[in-house]
Amino acid sequence: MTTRSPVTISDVARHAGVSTATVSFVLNKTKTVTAEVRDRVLRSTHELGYQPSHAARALRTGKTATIGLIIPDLTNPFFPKLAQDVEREAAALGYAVLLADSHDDLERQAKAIQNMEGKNVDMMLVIPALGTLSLPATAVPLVILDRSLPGQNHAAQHLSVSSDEFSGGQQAASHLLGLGHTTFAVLAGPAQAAAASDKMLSSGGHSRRVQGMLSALQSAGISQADTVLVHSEYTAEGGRQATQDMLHAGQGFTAMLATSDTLALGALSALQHAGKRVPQDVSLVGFDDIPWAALSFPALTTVRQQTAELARQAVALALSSGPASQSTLSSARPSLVPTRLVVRDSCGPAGGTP
Amino acid sequence: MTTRSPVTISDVARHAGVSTATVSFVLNKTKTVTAEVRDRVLRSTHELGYQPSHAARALRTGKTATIGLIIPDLTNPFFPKLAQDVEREAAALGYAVLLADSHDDLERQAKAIQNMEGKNVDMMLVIPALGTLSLPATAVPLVILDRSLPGQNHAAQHLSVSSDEFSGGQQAASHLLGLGHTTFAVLAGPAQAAAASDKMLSSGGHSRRVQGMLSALQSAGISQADTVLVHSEYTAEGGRQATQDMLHAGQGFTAMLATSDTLALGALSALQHAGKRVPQDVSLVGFDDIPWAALSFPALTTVRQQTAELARQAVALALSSGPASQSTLSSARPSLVPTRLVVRDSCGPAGGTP
DNA sequence: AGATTCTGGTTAAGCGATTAACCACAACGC
DNA sequence: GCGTTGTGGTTAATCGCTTAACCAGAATCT
Repeated sequence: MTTRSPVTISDVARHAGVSTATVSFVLNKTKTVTAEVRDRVLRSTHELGYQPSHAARALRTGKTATIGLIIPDLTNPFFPKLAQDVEREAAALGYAVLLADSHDDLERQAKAIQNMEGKNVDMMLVIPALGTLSLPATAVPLVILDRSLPGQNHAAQHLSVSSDEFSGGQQAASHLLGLGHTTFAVLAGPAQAAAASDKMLSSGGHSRRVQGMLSALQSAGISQADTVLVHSEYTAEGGRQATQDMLHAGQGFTAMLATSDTLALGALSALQHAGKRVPQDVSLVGFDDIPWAALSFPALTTVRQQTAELARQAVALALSSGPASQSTLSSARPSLVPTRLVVRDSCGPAGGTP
Repeated sequence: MTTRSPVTISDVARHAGVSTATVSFVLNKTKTVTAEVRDRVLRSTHELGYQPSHAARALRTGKTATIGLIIPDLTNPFFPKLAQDVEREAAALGYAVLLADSHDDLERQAKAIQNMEGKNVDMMLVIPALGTLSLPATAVPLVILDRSLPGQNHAAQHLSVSSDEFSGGQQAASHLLGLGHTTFAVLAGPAQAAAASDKMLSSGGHSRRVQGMLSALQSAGISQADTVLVHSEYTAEGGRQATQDMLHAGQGFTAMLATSDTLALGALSALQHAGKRVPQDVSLVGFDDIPWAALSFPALTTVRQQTAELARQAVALALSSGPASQSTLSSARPSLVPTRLVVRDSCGPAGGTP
């Protein structure tokens, strides 16, 4: 029936015997109109298969009902989950999602941001590429999602929402401590970018997740000598490699803390190839709770990030923060979403069952 | 420096002492201009931090430099991979990607298509939701990606590009046959939508992947009685459940063919929980070659889909198919991208090593 | 030399919506 | 009866570009 849509608002107006202004009013409910006229307009709308021109509307109003989402790597299974939740949330609110993958590359990320701002998105959600020190000021609200920027705490340029990673790290470590473990390996992911923000220095350059883990270990009186910490790429392959290296180096530990599930699953693979039994010989906990975590063998105990909640808060925050000055915004402090430990089968008591 | 961009083309024109038309000409290289003037314009452009208004341009030209991508489920790890490749390809050509997740729901899918057409995307790539019988005619080129529609062959309404799934299925089966296996289980994914297109009937209602597999088995003289076929959701959990059921039912088989890696990995989990060794007790081959396939234990032998090539062809096809009538297009036949068997560790000779 | 074509620019007409300003007419207050 | 206030609608300006139409002056042709 309706093949294309070269039908404009004035076609509708003519067909309904009113002015274009009236049509606009009824379509946007922006001014009262008699029921009789409204019906006539709506009927014409349907009969002609009218579809408002997005471009025209955008030009006139400056709004596009589109939100930009920049993701570091769609191949890392945590992000599609988050992207899905963002998209669902956005769709529910009538927004479309413009997606870019920065491939964890700063240049691509910068280009994507500029590109999206050029396309007039109403707001942007960006999960910063690794090594991002700061993001440019933008005309539209920009909220930093999931990953936090170094030194962001006392000089928040942008809004941000992420999981409470410090406490998540604590949860993971506490669980293993509770099982009686005393020797640990920490798979820390990539070493942070070289930049030495004061915040970074005071934390020894560790991510909040690692900080949380180490903090818990320290509180439990675990000596530094009894925990080995290695860096690697944020991929399963990286985790596998790093774990393999540790095993070959003859490191002794009965519990592993990984800062992501991908790392943990890589580690799992390495352990199994090396003949180690999980959890009998070594216990393992991950971070994120990606879909696969539940399906590995053994199923992975991990710290769940509530992606749906992250998504919800992120778009709500961006939405509420009008085009007005964001810096003026009182609640410029990062929102933290709690994490939750999900216990499955990859952890056992220290000194397992032979 | 450049905070926002309320700077329009006429600001630039004024600053450079020329008309807006001239500015437009140099920016789009659409008419020759003296070098001297061009430089002046470009300099003004930079000094003022001018950024063309996407909305205005879109309104005027009808093009948006945006491509719509509709995906059935970002949680299925094959799709993010494909999405990533599409995005990369699009970005390289100067296009942005508008993403929607249909959640394998026909209604959402329809809404997304309409929405995107309303937003004036220049073309759409859609991976149809399960159960899609046909897609609406659109004003813009629409290419069906990865999954094919039933009965599409002799009445192609839309362009399409997908892997050569039939031959991929053959590859998988042949590999196992070559190892001497004679009893098979086929994890077939969800049963196709009820609709009985002629094509479907003649194929026994099986997907092309399954058709390929069965065809190879039949050619090898494997009796129907020696192969069991089950349906399940297209998820790891579905695969796990289905496999568990088969084992409990006491089905005898030494080789499993899964129509996706997620299914295969689910099956792997079920096998391991049941105490079966892979590949000694049962051999397993997947389909897709998702990133995880290489990292399971044992690493999964699988049929690789060349997502980058799929993405490349899809956008090229959509791009080449002008707004001109698509049906007129001579090459309306689906493009098939070859698959490749990737041999890893999940298959062994029949009658394995005890 | 006069007619014709190039060349490098300008003017102005839209693209399809939104919305401020205006207006006719009815109802209302006193 | 006459300002005032409401109600429901129209007129026209505008958003920021692109591009057809036009034009002056220089070059080329015959």
